[in-house]
Amino acid sequence: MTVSEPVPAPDRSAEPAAAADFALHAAEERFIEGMGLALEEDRLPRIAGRLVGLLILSPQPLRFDHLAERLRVSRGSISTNTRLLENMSVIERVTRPGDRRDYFQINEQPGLLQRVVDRFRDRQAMAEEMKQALRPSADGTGVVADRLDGFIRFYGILADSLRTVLNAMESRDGNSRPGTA
Amino acid sequence: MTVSEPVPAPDRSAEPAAAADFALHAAEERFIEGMGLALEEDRLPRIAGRLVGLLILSPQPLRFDHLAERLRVSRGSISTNTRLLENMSVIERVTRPGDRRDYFQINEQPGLLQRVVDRFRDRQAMAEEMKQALRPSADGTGVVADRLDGFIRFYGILADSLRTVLNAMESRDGNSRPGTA
DNA sequence: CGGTTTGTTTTGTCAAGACTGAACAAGATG
DNA sequence: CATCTTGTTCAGTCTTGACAAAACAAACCG
Repeated sequence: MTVSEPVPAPDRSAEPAAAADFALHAAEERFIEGMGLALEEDRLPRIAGRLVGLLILSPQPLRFDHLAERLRVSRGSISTNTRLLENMSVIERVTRPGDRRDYFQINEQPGLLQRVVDRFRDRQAMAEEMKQALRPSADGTGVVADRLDGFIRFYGILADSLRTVLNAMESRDGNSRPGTA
Repeated sequence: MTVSEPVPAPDRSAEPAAAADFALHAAEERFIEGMGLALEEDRLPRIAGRLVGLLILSPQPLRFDHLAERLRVSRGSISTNTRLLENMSVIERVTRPGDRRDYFQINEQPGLLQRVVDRFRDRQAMAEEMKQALRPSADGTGVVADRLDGFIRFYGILADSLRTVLNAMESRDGNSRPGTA
């Protein structure tokens, strides 16, 4: 699926929109929608995905109501989905002194990825348990045991390399969080 | 979620069920249901997952109607889902001379896993595209570029190590398919 | 206090997809 | 040919979950 023409926007006439920004804007839209689809594959609501996409592309934290406008969804949906992502620590809610409103930014920490690791580990555990139970009866099940071993090995290696990358990223941007220079 | 008591089975009184088999059977059930849930997370029908689970645990190919009985689902569902898995080359349909019926077995080839790799590559591509579009406007977007880089790197490494494991497994059981000894 | 602003929760609608059961097609077989 | 057998496809039902809109809560402000 690709990103098609947006529904006629309620109103956004007065904007800079320098001719060069045009392509950029299209790309942003595509990215945001793409993230919507991508996270949807991970069993998250599409809006949550779009939220993540939008926040990835934003250098500054974005205001709650800005999110609703920009994504053209109800405040309710923003509330629900920001909270969801917050709990998964994919995004972070930030506040400012003397400002009653909530802002959001993506969390540079693992977040999204941890989720994947966990899923892999779960499957590995499942296969492991099955392998155990298989042990006692040693009749015609050599092949089955092999298969399960393959499974276990696969998910194990996978989860390991995942964690490695995670760690690398974590330590990398643990120090550098520069203000754009 | 865990596997709870099965709905009262239509009939399965006369079975060996040596006291030791008991635990095994429970474990099998758990594994099969677990696979159902797991593949469901990957956007496949639950029945497809159960099918995969069942076939992983079976040393011999299983008959079409056996699948329907064992899983207690309609033949229609078996038909649909076996075909689905067949197209993804997760399972294989095998036939026997002089036997009109269809048998199925899991395919030791990648299959299921290839799917994961593809998904990662897609996401990587998405981020890559966004990074390109970002280039022209170099105003306040240093942070964003960094984030996208992180993304790209992450999925890249991930897909690579995945492919590595896949290749390893593929070459490993390409030769050895012993008959249980 | 009454009225804003800001975010949350709830209620209702809608759409997507899984699954069943029945109708169906295509061979076999008497 | 009538009738099984075996598998496929189709129509209908049911469940799930996303979403919007409205009701709500809690600060804040005058």
